[in-house]
Amino acid sequence: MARSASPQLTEAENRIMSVLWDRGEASVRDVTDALAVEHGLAYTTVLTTIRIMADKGYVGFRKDGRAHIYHPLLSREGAQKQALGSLVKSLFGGSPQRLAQHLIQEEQLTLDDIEALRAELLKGQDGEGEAS
Amino acid sequence: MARSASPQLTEAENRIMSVLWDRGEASVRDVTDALAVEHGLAYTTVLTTIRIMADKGYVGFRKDGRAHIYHPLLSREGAQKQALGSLVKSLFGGSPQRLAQHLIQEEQLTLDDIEALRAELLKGQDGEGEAS
DNA sequence: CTAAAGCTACTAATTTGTTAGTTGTATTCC
DNA sequence: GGAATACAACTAACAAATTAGTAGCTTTAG
Repeated sequence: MARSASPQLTEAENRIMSVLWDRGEASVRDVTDALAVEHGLAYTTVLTTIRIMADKGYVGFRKDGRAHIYHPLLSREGAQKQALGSLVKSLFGGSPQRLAQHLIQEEQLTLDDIEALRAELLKGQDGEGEAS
Repeated sequence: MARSASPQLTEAENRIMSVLWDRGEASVRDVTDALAVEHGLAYTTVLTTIRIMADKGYVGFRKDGRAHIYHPLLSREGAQKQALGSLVKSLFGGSPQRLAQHLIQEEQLTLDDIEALRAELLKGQDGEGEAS
């Protein structure tokens, strides 16, 4: 027996999705060029990966002449939620609070950041709690 | 060319590390039994995985009679930091603030949580900024 | 002392991910 | 219309992860 498929975006998939999220849609050529700076992958490599992603339902495409123009079917927010959820589950005992605490202890969030988040949360509550 | 080794803890590795983190140290039998409830893996499966982890330097062991008693060489905090860092980098544009914002939008952090974190941060600052 | 039990080491099979080459087809340029 | 170009499809190859079986050694129980 071997492992079963993971629902997580892989590293290579993530790179490609990021381009699609930024641009809305892109051809294989576009993606290859966009990733060339940091990674320098072959056109066929990107093509293969993106076709697998289409099989998985992560991306869709439309035909534009001979080229396929791909677009994300999974939102950035959805991917963030998915990845964050599984991280919280596996490493933080399912507690988002513990994750936030960790961020602060690592000094990646300052008091100012917290104040800003708090202010925004308060502002958001005013408009929603009373209306509707 | 194929992919190169990932520095990330894998799912199976995570499961085993969690047991070691909880107990401090454990034999293969201990780990197998601890994971039996949720996963039901064979003894040899756990053994193989943990030996690979020893090769990677994630765990060490001492001999106790015929058995090896394993202990973590990577701290839970270190693994959390590593995983969180790469997640922030790949999905949140390197911004921990954006991650925190996401947590709040997903309603996984409440105003009370934020207040608590803020209070703790303020308390911590009092004892550190002035002394030393 | 012999047999059973338990442990590690070695081996193996399968899946997934990652990278990239070759082939075939269609379009465009002259 | 023929050659060059560009694209997708198919194929390949290998590393890594995951699961588990077999063999061999050591210790302990009768």
